[in-house]
Amino acid sequence: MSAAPKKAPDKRRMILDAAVRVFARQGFHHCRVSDVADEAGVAYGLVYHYFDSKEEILNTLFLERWQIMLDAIGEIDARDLPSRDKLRSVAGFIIDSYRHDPDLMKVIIVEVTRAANSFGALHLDEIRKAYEGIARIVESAREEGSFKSGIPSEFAAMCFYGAIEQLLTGWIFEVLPRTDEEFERSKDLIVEAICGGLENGAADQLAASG
Amino acid sequence: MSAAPKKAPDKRRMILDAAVRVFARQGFHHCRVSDVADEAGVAYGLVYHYFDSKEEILNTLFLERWQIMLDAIGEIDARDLPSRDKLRSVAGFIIDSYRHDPDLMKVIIVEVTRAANSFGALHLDEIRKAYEGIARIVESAREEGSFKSGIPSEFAAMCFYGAIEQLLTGWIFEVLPRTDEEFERSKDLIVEAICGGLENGAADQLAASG
DNA sequence: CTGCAGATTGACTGGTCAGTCAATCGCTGG
DNA sequence: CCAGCGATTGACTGACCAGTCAATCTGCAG
Repeated sequence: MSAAPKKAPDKRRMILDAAVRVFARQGFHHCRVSDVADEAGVAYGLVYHYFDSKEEILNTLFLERWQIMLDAIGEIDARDLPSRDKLRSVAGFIIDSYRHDPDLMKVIIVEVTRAANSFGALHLDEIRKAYEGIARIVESAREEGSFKSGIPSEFAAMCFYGAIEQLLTGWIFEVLPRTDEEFERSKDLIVEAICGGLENGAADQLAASG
Repeated sequence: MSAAPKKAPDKRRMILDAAVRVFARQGFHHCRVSDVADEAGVAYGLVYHYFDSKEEILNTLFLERWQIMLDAIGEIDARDLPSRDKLRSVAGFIIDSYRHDPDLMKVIIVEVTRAANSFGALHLDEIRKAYEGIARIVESAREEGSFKSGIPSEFAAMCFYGAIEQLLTGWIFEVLPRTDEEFERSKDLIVEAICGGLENGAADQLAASG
């Protein structure tokens, strides 16, 4: 599927980078291939020299970035850390990914992850791998007894991932403030909310009412 | 905007019901207006007699159902119940909505809620109202001291809603089993996971390791 | 200098559909 | 029985755009 030719990897990259900007700005369905070509400063036809279809551009962007995230999750799981810290690292990685390249993350979340129906099963499998990576972290926490045994690890992973995706979605659609403080604070809040729960323990509850 | 005429409300309803089935099966973007007309057993042009555009059909379906959910959340909040039970009722209502009419919920989640970019700000406001309803439940729990004060209620609501949406998404795309037992079990699990947290308290932890 | 191969160009084609509209239907009240 | 009006029909139009392709360019190897 359109392997990168020996020379001139520049133009291919320029097209991908332009596509990120255009997809983020106009949405995948509401932009023309010519918009991407114009943004890249390249002739229309060249896009089809490097990619088989508009959709392949999106697939490429998604797979490239998603693999980085899957690798990061695996690497974090391999560290010798308490489970809560591992989850905090995963949340931190994803949030930093958004902070570092909001357009790319917007495209991945909005056009792929949250639009899984449009592109069918191809991406569902990839997305599931992220669940599984998180579930593996939860699973070892359950085995060592620090996490509840009553909540299946796949279910827990789903809650964790769902909360993060919702958070990113809030930033993407500007219903949540996007400041460095918020990004940092959210890393802790999400872990505290999901791992620690919303409820007070009995002791805290007394303290709060006293 | 195309108010229902005095007589013959049947056909209008038939078109809406057909649209649910077609949108769920083929996706909003990948179906033709003629598909909806055919499914409804109605001439193409009649669709435009009752609706201004394809998109208005989707808007109508969404707003109709979303309002029911907003009302339910408000009604649940007004009950005299512990906060956890209120959240359990909200989760139960949403999950039962899916169980009762999976096609409609699929359309709402996949084509509207998870595709907020395509349709712009109109629906973002409606979606935010659901957050706010949930946040109000959390807020009173914080005030009475049963929920942590360190997690803002809007943030908590986002986690809760995100987890539920992820759960529905799993059912919609058939990555999670759809049985009555699973539906019931999930109502409890989601509340236990989000309110109680994934971590064991110290006592449970001892019990688990012993 | 020549010729090949891959890079680059952009005009063009083919197919798709949302939305329009003029014609017909069928009820209802006079 | 007729006139009038909303309901209903479906052929048609206009716009849009993904993807094709033949022509041109560029750089390098022989």
